[in-house]
Amino acid sequence: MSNLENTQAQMRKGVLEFCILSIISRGEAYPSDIIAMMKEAKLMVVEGTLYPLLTRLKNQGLLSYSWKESTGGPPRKYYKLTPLGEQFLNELKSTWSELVEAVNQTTLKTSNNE
Amino acid sequence: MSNLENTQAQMRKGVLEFCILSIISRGEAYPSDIIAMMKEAKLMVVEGTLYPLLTRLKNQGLLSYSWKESTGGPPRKYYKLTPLGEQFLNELKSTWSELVEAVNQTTLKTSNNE
DNA sequence: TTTAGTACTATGTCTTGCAAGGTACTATTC
DNA sequence: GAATAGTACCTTGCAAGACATAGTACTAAA
Repeated sequence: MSNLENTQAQMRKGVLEFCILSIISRGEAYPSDIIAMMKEAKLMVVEGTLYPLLTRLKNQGLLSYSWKESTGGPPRKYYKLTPLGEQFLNELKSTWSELVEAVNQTTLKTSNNE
Repeated sequence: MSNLENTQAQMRKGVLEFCILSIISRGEAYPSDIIAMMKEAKLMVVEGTLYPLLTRLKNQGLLSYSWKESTGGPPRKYYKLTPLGEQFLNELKSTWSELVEAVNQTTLKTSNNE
């Protein structure tokens, strides 16, 4: 993996959890849904990343799930946010705004140090 | 460390390299300069993170440095971007714009999946 | 009863942020 | 000129997490 791809991947990682929580907040979703929506937003995520992440969020009490039958194939785990998860997501929204602000400050600011 | 703090830290990590390169692109800087400017932008970074990071970027050919005397205290390593580093930074700027776009797509989009 | 498709799970590796501890240089104070 | 304080740079070890890979289980069709 090149330096560039690596650094780009780092950036994506940082917002992964936030984006996944955001997607689930739009309505119950199961992993394949989430992968598809993330892909649509140009934020690739793979099974090996997503499943452990969902389990972690569930263990933190931010998500809950319920099994639902599917038409053909095994049943699916549909995830939704808990009240705690909603609150958590709101805080992340603020954090994201502040981060964008902070990054802009480092990138846009003209030189004033000499 | 709480879940929230942890996730917030994750977000910051993702843009660390980008911000540090941006700061250096504004003019030569040595580590304590960088720490101060990052702090000003609300992006805390500590020595144990910064030194290895700068060394890594230097080894990738994105940064170069020159020693300069200081008035009192040991000499300082002033870093600046190489031509390759400039190019790299430009690519990261695009990546950042696309990421902001992508995150907005997951957070702002209204539910359309039911 | 195979084969294919879908869905969930587990394991190992690699990168990287960060805490903690260390070295070296300069200036000041006694 | 020895001791102390301040500044700057460097290294080591640990922990978290993304991701590749491989595996299990359920359903439906051939």
